[in-house]
Amino acid sequence: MATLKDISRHLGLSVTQVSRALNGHLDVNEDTRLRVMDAAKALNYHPNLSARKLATGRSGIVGLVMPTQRRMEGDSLFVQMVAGLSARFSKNDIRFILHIAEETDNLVAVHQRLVDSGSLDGFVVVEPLDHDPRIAYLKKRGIPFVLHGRTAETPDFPYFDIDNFGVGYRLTRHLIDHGHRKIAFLNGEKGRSYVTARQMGYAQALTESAIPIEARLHCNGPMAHSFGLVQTISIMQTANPPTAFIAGNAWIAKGIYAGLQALGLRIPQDVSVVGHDDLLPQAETGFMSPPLTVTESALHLSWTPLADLLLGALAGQEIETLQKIGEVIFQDRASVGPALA
Amino acid sequence: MATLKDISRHLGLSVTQVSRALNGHLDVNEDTRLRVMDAAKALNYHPNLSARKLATGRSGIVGLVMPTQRRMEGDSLFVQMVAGLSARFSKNDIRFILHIAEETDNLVAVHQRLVDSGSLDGFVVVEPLDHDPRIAYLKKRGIPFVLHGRTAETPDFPYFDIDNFGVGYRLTRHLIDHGHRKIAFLNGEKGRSYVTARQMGYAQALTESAIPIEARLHCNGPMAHSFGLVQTISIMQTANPPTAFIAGNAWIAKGIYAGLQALGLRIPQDVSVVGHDDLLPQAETGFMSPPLTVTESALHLSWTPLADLLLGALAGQEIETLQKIGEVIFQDRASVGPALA
DNA sequence: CTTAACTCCCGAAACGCTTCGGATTGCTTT
DNA sequence: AAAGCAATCCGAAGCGTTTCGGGAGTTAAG
Repeated sequence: MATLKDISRHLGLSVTQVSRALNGHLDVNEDTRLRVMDAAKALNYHPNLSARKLATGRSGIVGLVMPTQRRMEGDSLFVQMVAGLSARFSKNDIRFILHIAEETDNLVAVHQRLVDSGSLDGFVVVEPLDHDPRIAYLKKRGIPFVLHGRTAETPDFPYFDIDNFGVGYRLTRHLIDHGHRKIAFLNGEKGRSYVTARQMGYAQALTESAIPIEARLHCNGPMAHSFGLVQTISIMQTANPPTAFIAGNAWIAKGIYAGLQALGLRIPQDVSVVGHDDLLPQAETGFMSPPLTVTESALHLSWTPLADLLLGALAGQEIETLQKIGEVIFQDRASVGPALA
Repeated sequence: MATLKDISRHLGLSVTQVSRALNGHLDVNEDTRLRVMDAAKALNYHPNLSARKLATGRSGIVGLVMPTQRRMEGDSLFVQMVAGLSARFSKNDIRFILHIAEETDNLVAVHQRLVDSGSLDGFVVVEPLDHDPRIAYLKKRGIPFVLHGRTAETPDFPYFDIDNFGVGYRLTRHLIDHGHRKIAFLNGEKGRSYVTARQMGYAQALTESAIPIEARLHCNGPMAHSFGLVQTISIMQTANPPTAFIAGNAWIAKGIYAGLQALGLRIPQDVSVVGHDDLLPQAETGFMSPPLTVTESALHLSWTPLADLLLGALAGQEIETLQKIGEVIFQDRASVGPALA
């Protein structure tokens, strides 16, 4: 492989000047810069990232570490996320690597190893928990990162999120406005910060209307069709069944639809349903029957801002400019009716 | 971060000796080795991979580059593969990175950039094509890699594969033995080397029994339920429909089952079906009705050997020891009957 | 007692890059 | 004519690691 030295020899310049030319410094003649560029191309020069890292302390690589887990439906979502992030970073000549951690691994330790060995400049961290140790660690070490979501703590770091409290609140409010008082919420995995935030919005709306919060009506579980189906059936067969459901996402909503259908219940005549729609591929809530009333926010539009925010953090921009909230809109469709007596 | 120099100062040793102690060289006193080890742990020392790469030329990182593409069903398979490879490599202190290439990217160029920038020592390459330019490139540059599959050319490089010719041959032979002469083959994507190999096995079996090969009976397409369904229906409605089907994998087989059912045809009374089963999760061919007769080979068992072979290649082992064939067994079940007149 | 062979250790160079602190040239100011 | 300045350039040091070629000191062989 061609090195700076090769180019310098070939051109009768110093290594220093070649380096500066290539990196766009201003104390190099426009003419020689061109010659250097040409030579670099001709000799098929590519900077050695390890050497650069050693000299500058920056590797030009950012990463994402994911725990392995069986998810199935979530997998294609995951692949899209990785693809989206990767595409954005590579546009900025930053390499993006995905590290799959084994389930037994301590996630913090994995990040630590990655940083200590000097391989990574920054991280994208996704699916934050309520009190996430990864965030605590990265903050303590002063390592740049961007979070997809927010934690319960006041965020003093870059993040991209949507108003999940608002999602829970609006969905619940909408049902209350239609007269529902027994509202079940099939939420996501317990501990995830967006799940908690939605639950709080739900609780707030209920409290505002002086509706007692019943623990049995709020369930945590995987964002999957099967969870929606099973919970719907089991909860509808209790003594005092709900008159409405809130679904954490489109898959759960479909499970709820399937469950209600199996029980011979009609939507919205017998039971109302609303949910949050991430606009996942192959899960159009508008084509469900009846079309689902949802809060809507395109998950696939978050990868680009997420990458940009990390890039900004690496460039040392102000924290305040690195915190973004994605838009959520309310789609009133046909899955909500008045509550039965 | 602690460096070798820190340890050496702390212990009154030379950097050289510390390095040698840590790397298990033999000209270092057992006692001092222990002291070095302890100090390293105490100071939380982690070797800087960039520096090591610069000195040794090896980065300790291998990679896999995947083109983005919509696959959906294939996604969870993909995630499993990445997880499997990653787990194996990290056991050997080799980092594994996944690079997602944009569709517009030239795959060879991506590999090239990765090597030229000195970031990767070797590659896993999957889904080889009949004449794969990636392989040509890596061979030319002498870069270690391992292939999942084989190309048409005589392989003089490490690979892990199954006997795909045999898969095509045995499945076809089995149907012929039951009197079938018009056998449709819903194979995978055209150009993939395993697809081609299976097609050749199919052709060979037909030729041996003096059965003419009809192009209309062999279809290429994605390994998906929808492909099986659509092709089955369309091919069964032609003038001279087949009496038996071969499915490229379990998803296609399920599509075939669905198609035949929709047409009111019974398996195996009216039409026989066989297929290849990769033992994908959630696609148990033994629980289909009727249970599908298959050649069977666990795809999930290939990630470990694949990783091991690349590790071997990096360690400079002989090519001959780095070529492995996975086992395929024949499961005779209930989806094949005699051909109708 | 000399020589050889071990055992354990170290200095220095090298990998490819960036960057600090000058050095050189030719012009413009006073 | 001396001093100042801008425009270009370069040498050398340093990032953290490995490794080559030796160099003591100790022990065994002659």
